[in-house]
Amino acid sequence: MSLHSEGKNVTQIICTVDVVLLTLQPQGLQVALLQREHEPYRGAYALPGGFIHPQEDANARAAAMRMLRDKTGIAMPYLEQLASFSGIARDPRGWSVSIAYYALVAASVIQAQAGLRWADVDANLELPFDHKQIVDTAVARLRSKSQYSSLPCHLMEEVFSLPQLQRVYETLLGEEINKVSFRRKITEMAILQEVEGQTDERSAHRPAQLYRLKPEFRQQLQMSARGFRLGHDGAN
Amino acid sequence: MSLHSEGKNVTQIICTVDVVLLTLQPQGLQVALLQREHEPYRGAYALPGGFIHPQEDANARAAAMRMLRDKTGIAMPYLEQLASFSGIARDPRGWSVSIAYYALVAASVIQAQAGLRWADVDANLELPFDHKQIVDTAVARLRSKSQYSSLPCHLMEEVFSLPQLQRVYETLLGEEINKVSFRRKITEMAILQEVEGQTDERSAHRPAQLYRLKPEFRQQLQMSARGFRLGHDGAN
DNA sequence: GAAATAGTGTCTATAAGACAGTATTTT
DNA sequence: AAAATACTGTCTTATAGACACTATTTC
Repeated sequence: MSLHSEGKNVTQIICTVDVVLLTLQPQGLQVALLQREHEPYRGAYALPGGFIHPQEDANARAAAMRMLRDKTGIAMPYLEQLASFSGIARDPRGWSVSIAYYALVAASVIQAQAGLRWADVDANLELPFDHKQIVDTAVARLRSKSQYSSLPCHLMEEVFSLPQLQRVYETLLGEEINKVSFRRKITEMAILQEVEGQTDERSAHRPAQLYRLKPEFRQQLQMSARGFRLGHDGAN
Repeated sequence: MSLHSEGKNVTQIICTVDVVLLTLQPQGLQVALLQREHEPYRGAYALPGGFIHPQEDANARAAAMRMLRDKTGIAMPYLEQLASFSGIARDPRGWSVSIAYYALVAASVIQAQAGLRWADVDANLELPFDHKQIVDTAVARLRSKSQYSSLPCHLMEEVFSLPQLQRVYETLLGEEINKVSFRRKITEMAILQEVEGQTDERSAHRPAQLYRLKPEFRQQLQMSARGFRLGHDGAN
């Protein structure tokens, strides 16, 4: 049972990275799916992902960034490790590990591309491998972290208003938030800086102050002392 | 750039599982370290872990359970995936992935064993690979989840009192908790069931009611609506 | 000025914490 | 009874939410 004898007996393990790329559209939270070019499940839509390239990728995060860049053209998303999914059952080619990441981008970042489609995460998706489970895990993580952190800010455009941000939180949490409390908490978190200018929509009402995420929070999250949530449900 | 041509060019990736096994002793939170029997770092103390055995392990979680069982004799711990650590830099043998888990056990479960030692997690540990980072990540996760979940219950003995449980929470959070609030929250979470009997310590004061975790919470956590924490620090 | 949404001041409701009381044990 | 800790009742304080008011825009 020495390491060397083990090394020789070991069946090759398939090492992949998959990315759950999410964005928020008016109709709801959307996940990016790519049409597979190769077997297995050739032609089916699945998560952007692929083999780790040891010569090219310094680590799994770099591999995830590479796949996002090469397959969707997105270069600077909010990206965080989700979990790893592994075992003999998930890939017909054999025992495999997928280190899954989730990425958040503003709706404006996405652009039409052959073989890329966006699906509603609440639709009854039929995805190859265990990608449905990976998507569900990512969505649960996003919704859970929306209860107490600045994570939803990464779904916003570069510049946005507090009412827009509140609507994003409300969509993710599935419930309305008290306006005064919401603004108190955002202020306490001290994650935003005011921006001059106006929203481009010219509408018959007072325009909202615009903000951007402070640069130091572009990859790091801020936690709210007591969260945004109303309900008493557990999560994560 | 077909999958098949990639498959042939791929350098072997080392797939391992490491377990951060934690228990709470009077002197603080302790992590289990095993003396390595093989190179690299032979003789050094490191996290229990090893190669995934595709023929033996249905998935990485099963591999973690196997390693705990075989290397420490612990069969039924609370076990949860922590994160994966990967890259070219972490193992001198080459590009590697470690799917890390953390496990919690009661202090009574641990028993002396050759090559196994317990180290204080707050000591300045020098560990091989990136095991220090893995331990730190696990401890941060445990402390973070202690702010709002039933996770610390898994460090308790089978039967315990509320004052004992409160002391565990206080140790993990590093601050005192209001007794009335603590008991209110534990009651709200509805995770405990009363147990007949007394603590074995015969002392000159009223004995505490004993409880055990309800069976349905042996692997699943319960979240507290608003958490136990006092401070406003973020975490995780 | 009407309509619409942004933003704020303030009172109310709820949850957390302080504190002191009662309860139960051993010596 | 004294001492020690378990447990609980209740008042105070802190936080969240409701609601109404002011502010700013276009038509």
